[in-house]
Amino acid sequence: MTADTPIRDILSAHGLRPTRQRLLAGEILFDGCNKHITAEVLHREIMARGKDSVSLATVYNTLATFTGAGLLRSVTLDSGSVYYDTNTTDHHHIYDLNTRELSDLDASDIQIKGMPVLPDGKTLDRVDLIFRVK
Amino acid sequence: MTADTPIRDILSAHGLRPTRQRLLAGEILFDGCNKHITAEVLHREIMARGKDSVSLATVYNTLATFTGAGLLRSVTLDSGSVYYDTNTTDHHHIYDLNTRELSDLDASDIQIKGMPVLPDGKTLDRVDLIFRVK
DNA sequence: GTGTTTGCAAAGTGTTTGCAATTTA
DNA sequence: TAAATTGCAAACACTTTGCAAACAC
Repeated sequence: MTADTPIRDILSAHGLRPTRQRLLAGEILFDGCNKHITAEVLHREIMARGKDSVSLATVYNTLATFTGAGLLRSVTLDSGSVYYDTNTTDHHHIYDLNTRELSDLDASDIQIKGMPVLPDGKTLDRVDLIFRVK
Repeated sequence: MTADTPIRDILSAHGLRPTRQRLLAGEILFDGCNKHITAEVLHREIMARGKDSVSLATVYNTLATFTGAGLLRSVTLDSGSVYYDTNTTDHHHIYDLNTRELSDLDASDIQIKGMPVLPDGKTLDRVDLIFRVK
């Protein structure tokens, strides 16, 4: 899945039907640039294109669907709203408390030494490392 | 400030007036055991004591005040609700996605190697490291 | 056709706020 | 008695949901 893979193909590769709404969202999300976006902002960007309208509820549902399919990764910060990260590879984040901007940090730059002993029968889902700056 | 420091003294040491509501909240929060508690749960525990009632809004305000004073540290997870951690020393967390239970991880057990280059003029507020298990 | 997805509006969840009454120093 | 704090209810921000209509296969 490279930067110029048609959205249609990305969707079908993940078993998702290429609805008008998902194609519009996909065009913005998977344009080759990593982004951290909230439902509100994605909705605004879709509307700003002026092509067609997509309801906010559908944007929420679409983001959840994409995340479930492994196309996005969600990051929750203090602010209350969820950010969706188009970079699903192993990496960390820097969060600016003042601007509320979230940026990627390559996983190879930072190493976590020592894994905790997980509770019995539990498996690691993922590790979140966030550097909060202000 | 040891485990059996009167709550009254903890409050005054941080410039906080010892109101009935803060004393009640403090008795539960600062009993010597580290805890991760939400506003709802703290409110329920205060009410369960049957001594006196404290409004939920005041519990929210009190938790925010305590956090501002450095008595608590807040941790936000996917669930949407904020956890308040009575352990304000440097440490990390394990979060169980199934039970929604948050536990401490001693900072000495895990080391983060390599600090990111912070954006110009920005200072590090804190580092959050959460191991998500399920 | 059949099951999936959408849009709307309504409900839900967790949190904050305005303001009068109360309490603390 | 002046300033801080509380409680209530209402407002708030973000998200999910129920259900009929529209759509994809």
